[in-house]
Amino acid sequence: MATIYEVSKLAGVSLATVSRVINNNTPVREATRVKVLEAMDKLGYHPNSIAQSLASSRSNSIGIVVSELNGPFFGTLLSDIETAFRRAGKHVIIAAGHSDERLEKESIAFLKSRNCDALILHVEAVSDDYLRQLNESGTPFVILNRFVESLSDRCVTLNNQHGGYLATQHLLRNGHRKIGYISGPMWKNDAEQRYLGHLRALAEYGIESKSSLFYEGDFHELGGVKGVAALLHADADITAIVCANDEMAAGAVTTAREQGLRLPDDLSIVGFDNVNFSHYMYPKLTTIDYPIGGMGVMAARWVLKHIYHQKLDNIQTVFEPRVIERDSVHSI
Amino acid sequence: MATIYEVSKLAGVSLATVSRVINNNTPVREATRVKVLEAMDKLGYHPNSIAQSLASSRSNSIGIVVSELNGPFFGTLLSDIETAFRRAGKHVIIAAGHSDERLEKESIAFLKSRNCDALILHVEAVSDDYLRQLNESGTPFVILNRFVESLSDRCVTLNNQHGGYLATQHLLRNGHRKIGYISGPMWKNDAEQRYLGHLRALAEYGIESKSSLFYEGDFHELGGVKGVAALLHADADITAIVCANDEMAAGAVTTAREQGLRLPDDLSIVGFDNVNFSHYMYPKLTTIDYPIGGMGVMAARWVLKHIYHQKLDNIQTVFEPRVIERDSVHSI
DNA sequence: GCTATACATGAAAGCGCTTACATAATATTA
DNA sequence: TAATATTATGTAAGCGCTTTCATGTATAGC
Repeated sequence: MATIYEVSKLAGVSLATVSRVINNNTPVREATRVKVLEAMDKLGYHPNSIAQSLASSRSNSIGIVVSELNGPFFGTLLSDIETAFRRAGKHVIIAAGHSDERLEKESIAFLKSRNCDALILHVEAVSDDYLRQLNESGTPFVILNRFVESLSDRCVTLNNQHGGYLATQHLLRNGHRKIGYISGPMWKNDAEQRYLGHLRALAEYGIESKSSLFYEGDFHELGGVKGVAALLHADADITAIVCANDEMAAGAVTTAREQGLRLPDDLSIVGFDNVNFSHYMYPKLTTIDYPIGGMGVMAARWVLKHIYHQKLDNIQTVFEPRVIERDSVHSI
Repeated sequence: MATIYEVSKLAGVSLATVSRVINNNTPVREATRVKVLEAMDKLGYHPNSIAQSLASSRSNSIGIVVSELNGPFFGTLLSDIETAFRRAGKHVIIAAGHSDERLEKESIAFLKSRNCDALILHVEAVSDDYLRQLNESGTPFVILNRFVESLSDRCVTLNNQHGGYLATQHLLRNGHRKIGYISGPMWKNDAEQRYLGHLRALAEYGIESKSSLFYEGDFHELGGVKGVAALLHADADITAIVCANDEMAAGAVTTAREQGLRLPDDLSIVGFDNVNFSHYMYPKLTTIDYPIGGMGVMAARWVLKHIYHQKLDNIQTVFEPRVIERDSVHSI
């Protein structure tokens, strides 16, 4: 691999000049620039990014922590973030936190040790205090899908409560009154918010919430499976269920059908997230759209703007969900 | 951030000694080691990985190229690869090739410029010759899901042909004789192989293939949608269809149902890949298991063994598919 | 007790860049 | 044309480590 030194020799200029044409940050006479570019070309020279990083204390890498690497939700997120950074010549280093406090901290430590210029965090298990502390520690970061007091300018969030509200409102508008709710783990902020939205919609229609209509699931298929079983067992004349995410909705659909119910005629279901498989389901799932890709891109823009000083504006921090009407809700 | 120099001063030893205890590659007297460790601890020292890389010409990073970052297939792959490397203190840099020759080459160039110690490539559009040439260029790599002559020791592949064979054989054994085939793009090696397997199974049962029973799709939902329409139009008494991947199967299922067919009674369908949403489908999809996660891990092990000289054995390069029986095949 | 051997540590060069700062070349003005 | 302002280029000091080679110290052998 050719080095900058060889280029400088071949072009008959100094190291510094070559560096200047590489970085294009200091004026260089056109004739000189051409000489250098030709030399680089002839030698097939590519700057060594490690050496660049060491000298400039910029790694041009951004660390991402997500809960899981697989799963439709994070796939979309990562894909859009990667595209945004790649375009800017940056690269991402990805780590999985698995919604576990120890693993999330470990992931963050790992990324910091890799000298990331910034982090984008989708973490669920670490405390707000930990994040505030992290903020003091030097490495800048953006938080996805979570609002932390005093770090609000670096939080890119979905209005989860409104999403929960919309899901239930949609059912209400379609005439349902006995509505079950399968929640995510209530210690997760988004799960709590979505449920709160559900309650608000109920309240607006003057319906009181009953504990027999609530089931706390796990955001995974199994939660939907168990949730439907429990809900139907407790109250057989439920006409609709809102599931706090699409994975649970998938489990719910399967189980409800196995129990002999026709969907959506006997039971309407609405999901949350609008992950890519939700329209492979039968019936196609009515759900709440979570613009996760757009939110990832916005996090990337925040980094590009604040860390790499690109002149970007329109940094949006709160995103709004909306109903995606498909076939899993029956009007009564 | 504390540097190695400060640690050495606090511990009262030289830089070199600190480096030795960090890397644990040269004997250091126990008492000295303890002193150094204590100093590191007191300063909250973490080695600067960039400087380590520059000095040792090892970046401890592995580049991965996959076709897409989203999608169930690659999610599983990436997740398992990341876990394997993370455990070894390495990190992965991920780029998407989008099955496009230019983008694939660009991704590879990008990763090489990032000084990756090795690459794991799931590329479809670049030629075998390009890969052979790349092999000369210095950066070692492993190829996933593709067999390249003369690079065979670095190819981790699925026996795609056998998979195609199994899919069709399964249908044949269940009494089907009129079997449609929705293929992936035939220029992709795996698509071709799967189809060859299909033909072999047919031949074993003395059935001749008819062009009206073949449709070349795109490996995406749309291919399944159009494929079913075309196949059913050309030959209404087809009783079963094999789809060369699960995404197309999802499209096929939806479309068949929209055309009024009952599944699996009127039409049996088998997929390929066994991606995670295949059992959210209705009916739950019978498919061919593609052990993609295991293959990713094996690629990681190859790198760990050959590049980082871990003593590992059992590097398996050819994986075997198997039938996952679920509910989308009807016996006649 | 003295030399030979193994083992532990230190000194210093260098990995390939960036970037103050100094200097040289050129343009501007009086 | 000389003095001054501008712009282009060079010099050299790091960035924080690893690693070779040299040196020093403890142990063994005689």
